Order: sequence, then C-alpha cells, then structure tokens
Amino acid sequence: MPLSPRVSDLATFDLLLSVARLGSVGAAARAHDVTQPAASARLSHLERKLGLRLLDRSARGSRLTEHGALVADWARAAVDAAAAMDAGLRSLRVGAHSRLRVAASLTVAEYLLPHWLVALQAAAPDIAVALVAGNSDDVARAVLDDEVELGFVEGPQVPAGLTSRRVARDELTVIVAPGHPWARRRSGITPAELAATPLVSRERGSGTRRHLERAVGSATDVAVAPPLLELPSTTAIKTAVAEGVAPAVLSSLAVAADLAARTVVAVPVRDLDLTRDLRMVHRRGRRLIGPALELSAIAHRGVRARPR
Amino acid sequence: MPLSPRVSDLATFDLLLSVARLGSVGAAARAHDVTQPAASARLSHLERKLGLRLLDRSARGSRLTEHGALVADWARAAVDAAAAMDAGLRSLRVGAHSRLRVAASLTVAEYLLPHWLVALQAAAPDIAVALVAGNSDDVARAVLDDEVELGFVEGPQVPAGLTSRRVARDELTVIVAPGHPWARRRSGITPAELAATPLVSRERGSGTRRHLERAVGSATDVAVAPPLLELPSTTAIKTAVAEGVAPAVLSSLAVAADLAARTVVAVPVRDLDLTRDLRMVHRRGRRLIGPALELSAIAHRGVRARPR
DNA sequence: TGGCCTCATAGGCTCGCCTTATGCCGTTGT
DNA sequence: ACAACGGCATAAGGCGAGCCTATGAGGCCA
Repeated sequence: MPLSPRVSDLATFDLLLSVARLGSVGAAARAHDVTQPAASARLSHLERKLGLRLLDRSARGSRLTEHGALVADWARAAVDAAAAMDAGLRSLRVGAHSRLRVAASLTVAEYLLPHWLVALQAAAPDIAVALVAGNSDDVARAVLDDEVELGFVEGPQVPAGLTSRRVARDELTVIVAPGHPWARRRSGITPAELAATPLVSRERGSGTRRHLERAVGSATDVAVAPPLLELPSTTAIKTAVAEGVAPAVLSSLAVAADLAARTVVAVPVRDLDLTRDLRMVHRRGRRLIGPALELSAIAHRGVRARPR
Repeated sequence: MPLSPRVSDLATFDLLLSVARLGSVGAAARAHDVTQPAASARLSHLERKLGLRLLDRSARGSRLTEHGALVADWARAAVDAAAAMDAGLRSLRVGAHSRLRVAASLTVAEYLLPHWLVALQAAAPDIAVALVAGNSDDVARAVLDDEVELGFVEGPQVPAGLTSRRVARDELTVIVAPGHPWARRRSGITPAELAATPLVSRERGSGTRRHLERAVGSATDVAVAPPLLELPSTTAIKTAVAEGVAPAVLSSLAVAADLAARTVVAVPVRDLDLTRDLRMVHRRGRRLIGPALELSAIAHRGVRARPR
C-alpha cells in the first residue's frame, strides 16, 4: 500500500507551515527561496488536490482557515519526523570535518538521537555531527579508543573506564499480531510462558535480545527458547509480528507508533521488570567541552521532558 | 528553516520501505505502479543524494545494508506520519457518499483520530469516513442531532442523551521556553502561581482552556488570570511559547514531540490533577453497527495499547 | 489619491522522471 | 553443464510539472 500522492510532497506542506508562521505567502516563498508566484501556485494546487480551502487570503496577508489549521497540525507531525530523519542522515555522511563524533546503540540511534540532533542544530547550526551506529559493545570500544567523544549504550553494565549518565528509560515490550491469543490476555502472560515461546528476534548479540535473556533468566529457571526466526532489522521484525509469524520483544520506543496504529498489540508480562536504562558514556576523567557538552545537555534534559 | 530537499520526497523513501518489505526492487516497483527501471533509478538517485549505500543488490533480490536499515527506520516514522495525515485528509473531504460520519474535538482530531483511521482503513478499506472537527459542545450537538454517528469529546461532563466510553486519558501540561525561570523548577510550581500568571491561550470556549479553569478553580481560590495572548491554533501557541512570550497549558498529546525536541520544556504543577478523559459518545439507546462499531473498537483498544 | 503591500495570472523554458527496449549477471533446475 | 529464469542496470525518447519573469488587480494607509 504505497503512500498516496496527496501527501508525498512534504515540501509543499512545509511551505504551508511557513505561511502559517510568517503570515503571508510571499514571506513564506522568500523563506523557501522561491518566488512568490511559485509558492502561490503550489498552495493553490495543494488546495485543489485536497479539495479543501486551507488559506484565507487577504490584502494584509494569509491566515489558515479552520481546516487549514487542522491540516497544518497534521503536517507538522510529518515534517518534524522528516526533519529528524534529515538530521540523522546528515550525521551518517562520513564526517571528515565533523566537529563532534558520536556512537550510539541501535535503539538510541533509531528513536532518540535524531530528535536530539534537531535540537542541537537549532542551538548550534554550524556543528557537523558524525554518527556511528552499533551494538553497545561497539559503542563502548569506540569511546575507549577515542574514535568518538560521546557514546550512547543500552543496558545496566557500564564498561570500565567510562563515566555514564542516564538519559532515558526504556521498557521492553512484548508484541503480537492483533489476532494472536495473547492479545486478549488482559492480565498478561507469565515470564515462563514468554521464555517457552519461540520469538521473532534480532540476531544474537543485539542489546535488546541480551537484555531480555538476562531479565527472564533472573525471574525464572526456564531458559529463553531459541528464536523461531532471526531478522536483521526492527522493521522486519514488526512486519513479521504483524503478519502473525510469532510474538517479539522490542523497545517501547520502537513500537509506540505501531501500537497506536494497531498493527500490533502489546502484551503485559506479569512479575517481570523489563525496564532498562539508556546511558550516555564518555571517557572517565575527560571533561566534556563544546559541542559534546551541548549534546549531552540536550540528551539529559530529555529525561524529564519525555512524553508520558 | 525550510525542510532539506534530501528528505522532501517521501514517495522514494516509501519505495525504499517497500523494497525492504518485499525483498526486491522489481516487486516494490510493481507495488507502486511504476516500472522496474524507474524504481531502480529513483533508489540509485537517492543513494547518490544521501551519499550512502542503502541496498545490497544481488541476483536474488535486494536487502538493506546496515545504513539502509537505520534510514528505513527513520523513514518509517515520517511515512507513518504522512499516512496518518492522509487518512485525516480523506475524511475532511465533504463526504457525500460517506458510510461513517464522525465528529471530534480538536485534541482528538489532531492527535488520535488520524491513526485510528489508518487502522480502520487497514481493517476495512472501502469505508469512507467524514470528519467534522469542533469543540466538545459542537460534537455533542452533532451526535444528538444525528448529523454524525460517533463523537469524540474532552472533559468530564457527558451531555444528557449520550452514552460515553473512555478511549484515552490525557494530561494538560504546562510548557515554557527553555530559558524561562520555571524551566529550572524541578519541584514544580503551585496552582496559585499558575493561576496568577497570564498565559498564551486558545480562545475562550476551547475545551483545554475550560478544563484548566475548572481544575485550577477547584484547587485554589485564585481565579485564572486572563490570557496575555489568544491564538487560534495549537501550533501558534507552541511557537509563541518557544519564543518566550509566556507559558501555556496544552494537551500532553500536543506537546510530546516538542518536548522531545526541546523547543519547549514541561513544568510540573504540584497538588493539581490536570488529567482528563477523552471520551467516545453516541446516542443513548442506539447500538453501534458496522463501520461505527469497528472504529469504536479501534479507538477503545487504543487505551491499553497507548505508548508509555 | 498615490504608494505600497498583498496575491493571482500568463507565457516561456528547463529539467526531472517515466516508459520501452535491451543487455548483463548470478542462480537454479534438469 | 547448460539453458532458462529472475533481478538489476543502461540507453534513448517523450511528456509534464514546476520554476522564473513580467504584469495586473485589489485593499490599506498616509
């Protein structure tokens, strides 16, 4: 089910947001480095395509209509997500002249870091960040070897030689397809049930998988069953779960959107603590300065500001 | 700051997601109704533009590289947001032949309903939904007058003649600019402080504003100060707050993304319950059937599946 | 009433993207 | 081992979307 062409042109929605912010089509056009007629035409075209009047045009400028305000709020969510992706993409380009090098475990790199990078760019636009994604061991090694100034890892153990600080708390979540028997279990499943069930899983060595094995191991005698299927990406796992292949255990950050859209369902687990800390690490004894300090502050403040 | 052209072409990222899901460029091309060379060229072009290899091409198909998997996860967030917007947009077109008519208060229409509509479309693709957005009074009236089958309202009071069911719980959140004095108040502010401070606010009559006045009124003798500034949209309010005009009180659903990006900061309020229920309503005595029942089930299940 | 701001329209051009046709290469099956 | 198949890349041609410049129309303010 491909995306409708109605919404694929994010640049025009971004233009609409600029009109809302700046109060006139011409000003928005200048902000986007196009001429006023081009902007005007694009917006008219959008209104035609959607079958909605979005703007009240007057001699003093343009304001959103009621529909326009609603559409603008929807669009902002999409544009923000795209901006986060863009911040991430910039950091992946091999940064020969990067001023800040960062390593992050997958969960952090996927769901948290892009937003921090957006905030960092707003605070200090000239900082180029280089990002390396890997598992927590890779990250720790990169920090110790001085390949990066800052690292982000999952899990309880902090490698020797590193100073750590919690930047977020995450919770592993059991997900199943909406039709799966566990989906009706309002009281949850037991750790033993979870351990006995072959899951769709990341490859051995992933932080999520290791954390699950440790948590289940300390709550029950049953060893975690070998996976039914190993897949290389979170996305692939969610797709497999949604198709009913088997349950999976993923970070709550990874499944939030899918839960909201009901492609998969969360199953509570009784008497098992699946929370884990996401930590920022840097070399012990080395003070953070400049860009690294800035990013560290942004990430840390995220702790309190996290949505419910 | 307009969106970078790197990420504005969502359709190509959607194509990348299809390649990941289907395992080959050709299959993704068919799913998107273009020829294989067109898809191949677009993906190559994207890789050039990003400076990253995203796909491992082989004679058996194409798989994501490590970078590709990360980019795909970022892209999925943006594409999902766009899909939600699309579902919302479809429902705004005046639905002469719509099979399900819905009215929703602004908070629900902005942040919840689009995702429910995506799920509904997945479950029943042929249902056309017509959405009317308004305040809770408008919604109640529309349901009572039989203009819509289903309504979604905010706040505690359920109008007579309507059956209600809670579908989500929301919390009003005090937000300030990152540099505002309150931003450092880890222990929070008092209800009296909040009441005494002129806020940036929606116009009188908005559900959020009324709920705040009621909650503060029952916790303190001080009446809520008149707003410093009234603005017509949530977006405008957040912008004003971020620019340091004054604090504001908005739904947690409205500010989650902004908190994560640190454009604004949440301030706890001591000894004041700012939670409120978001309710689905329909005419008393009338059983929900067909599409309305389906949407009602999706919305209700959302209660348990909500991200933390 | 003139100047200035807003947005809309018209004409001409460029360039991006798609389609069809074809070739190459690795895998698979007999 | 060889042939058939599936998957991806390249080439050439055509169409259309979107941009720019130039200009017009309408409201607001001095």
